[in-house]
Amino acid sequence: MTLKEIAEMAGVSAATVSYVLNNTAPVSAETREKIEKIIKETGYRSNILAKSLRKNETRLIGILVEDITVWHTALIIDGINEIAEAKGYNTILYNLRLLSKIQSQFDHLADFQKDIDKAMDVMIGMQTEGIIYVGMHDRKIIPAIQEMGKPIVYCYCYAESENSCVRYSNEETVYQITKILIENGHKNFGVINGLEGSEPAALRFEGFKRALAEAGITLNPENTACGGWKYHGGFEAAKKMLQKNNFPSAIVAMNDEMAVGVYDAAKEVGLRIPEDVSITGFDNAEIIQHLSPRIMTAERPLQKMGHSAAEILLEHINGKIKEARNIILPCKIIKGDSVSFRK
Amino acid sequence: MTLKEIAEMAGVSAATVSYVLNNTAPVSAETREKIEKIIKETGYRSNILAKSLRKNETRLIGILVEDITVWHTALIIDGINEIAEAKGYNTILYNLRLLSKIQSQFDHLADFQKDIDKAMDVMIGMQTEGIIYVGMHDRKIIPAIQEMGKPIVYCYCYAESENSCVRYSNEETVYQITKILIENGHKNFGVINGLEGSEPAALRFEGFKRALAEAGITLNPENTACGGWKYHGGFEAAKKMLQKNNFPSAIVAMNDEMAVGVYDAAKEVGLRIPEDVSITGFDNAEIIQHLSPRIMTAERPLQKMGHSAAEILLEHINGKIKEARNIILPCKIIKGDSVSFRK
DNA sequence: GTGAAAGCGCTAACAG
DNA sequence: CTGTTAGCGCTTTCAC
Repeated sequence: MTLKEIAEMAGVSAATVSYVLNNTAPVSAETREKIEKIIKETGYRSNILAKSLRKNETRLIGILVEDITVWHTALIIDGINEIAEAKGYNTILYNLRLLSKIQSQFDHLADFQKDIDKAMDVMIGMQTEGIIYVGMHDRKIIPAIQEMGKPIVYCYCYAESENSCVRYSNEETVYQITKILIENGHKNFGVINGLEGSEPAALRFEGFKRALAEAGITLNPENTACGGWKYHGGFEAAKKMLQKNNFPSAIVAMNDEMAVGVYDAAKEVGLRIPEDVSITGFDNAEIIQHLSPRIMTAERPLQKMGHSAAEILLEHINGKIKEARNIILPCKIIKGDSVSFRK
Repeated sequence: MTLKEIAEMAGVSAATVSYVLNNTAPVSAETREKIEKIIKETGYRSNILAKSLRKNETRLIGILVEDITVWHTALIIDGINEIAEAKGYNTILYNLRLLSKIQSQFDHLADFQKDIDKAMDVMIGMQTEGIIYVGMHDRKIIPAIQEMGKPIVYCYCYAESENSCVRYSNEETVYQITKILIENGHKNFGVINGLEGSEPAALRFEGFKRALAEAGITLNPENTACGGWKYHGGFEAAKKMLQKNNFPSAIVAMNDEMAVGVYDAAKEVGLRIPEDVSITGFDNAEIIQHLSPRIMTAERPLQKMGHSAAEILLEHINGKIKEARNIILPCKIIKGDSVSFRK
């Protein structure tokens, strides 16, 4: 069913049907009703491809995600969708599926570039008015996306300085958590870092050190360990720390998965949480939802990052902003019951 | 940059450029090279909108999801993407965002219909060749999607009998789990059901009863409870059962969240898992990844459901199958260490 | 108020 | 091997 056919059925010209459809010229009530009736009866829906082609405007934004199965991706997409829907934009999703490909393929880089090219064929070919790139890790993206004359916003990662990006605060969040521990009288700290070489791990550790430095507290090097983001890393590291006589009164784990390991280590060593040892995490992950006592952790503003990315992209598209924005959104601290007051 | 411009730069006709681009007619090596060089230099990408319009073929399939933030949705999308990518189809995602809307709005049905209509405007308007509808619960969808002359496949839900659908096996899976318990000598069962009125809950319970009936085991009505899919439901129900003198030797929880509640109840009552009581779950959810001992559970074949839905849709599109398919995929039983041998 | 006509970027006969 | 031409479904001057 095409606009032309509707016009024929109504005995009017295609132009008139278009006027009715888009309210783009005055039409007599009589013809309008006749046309609207036919449209309803036939279930006609205008061909967006043709319309976009003709108008040279698609109101389409592309969402290019590295891997949709990584937990945060879906929430960011949801946030983007919310803004796009509100502003009358449609979205097209391209899922690079990096996770499964990295596992199964050998020469990552060449294949990655090939996939990006394919994605860009679709994104540009579909005439998207801009692109949001959602990373699977928070890191610097190699500039695999060549310039395309259309705005691009990076989310949960960043790239060249000319591109806007939206991230969450690692440093400040751990700084705040650590400060809360200090305010509760803790002086003897243990810390379990994330994977070596990971940027968020480094940033989170920075925040931790800043809070300690500000309070003039020194860290016993024996009480700092790398848990590699994993449960067992947290478990083993905490066990070592907690078996000592002067075990730390508070252990800051840089994510929840490691923090659960710390919980189990404390139980195994026979220490109570939070009476004997206070524990904090990061992420507000599914895994801690029924941990007892509830752990102090931080929730990443994932949906909000989607909102922000979409809003900035639309402002770029509409020419409201020209220069790149670098947005760092705060996390929400969740207090829990895993921190005790000392002295 | 358009095909016509490329043609002008190369001093040939638009047709020739099209021939090169699509390998649709023999072109002399000389002109081909010249054109390819210009394409590479200019970074030209063909306008998919124009191409699709002209060819009356989009190779686009629509993915209509009720809510992308519901855990299983992303994995199903990923599965669909994998097949689509392999077969040279692009996908467009429409996220109804039902979850947040149901929470914040009053008259669900009217708004739901409005949203579906909007989604169909996009899906049909973009000339998708077929649609996969991904539910947020496994249930019968009210037929809000009017016929559109294009194939539609339901995934993680079902609709009218004329439509294909892809689901996973609830009944058979719990039957198998229960049978394993019976084979391990268990006779005194406790069961914690999901939400009342939920279809998967009913089906899972059916499977449980079938295994018991087959073995001639009767269920003590005191040992059957509804946990409403939630941790606390599982916890409270299990506590009651386990405090009795003749407490069940095995508790079948119909999902993992409730099973974690059962774990905690057993600990509180002072029973060991699996020596005193065996426990099973369902879903292989994130929440149980570090439970000790590892729980026997079942993993839903989410990515495979995506594969299957995409494959069936493409067969419908290509006319290979005409009648509706009703696919029930098996779950994978994960043995764990939460079941002991009795007698 | 309404219609005729041109054209968005591309492909596909058909000629040559 | 290459070009001419028509047209996919729609919008938009510009007339009337």
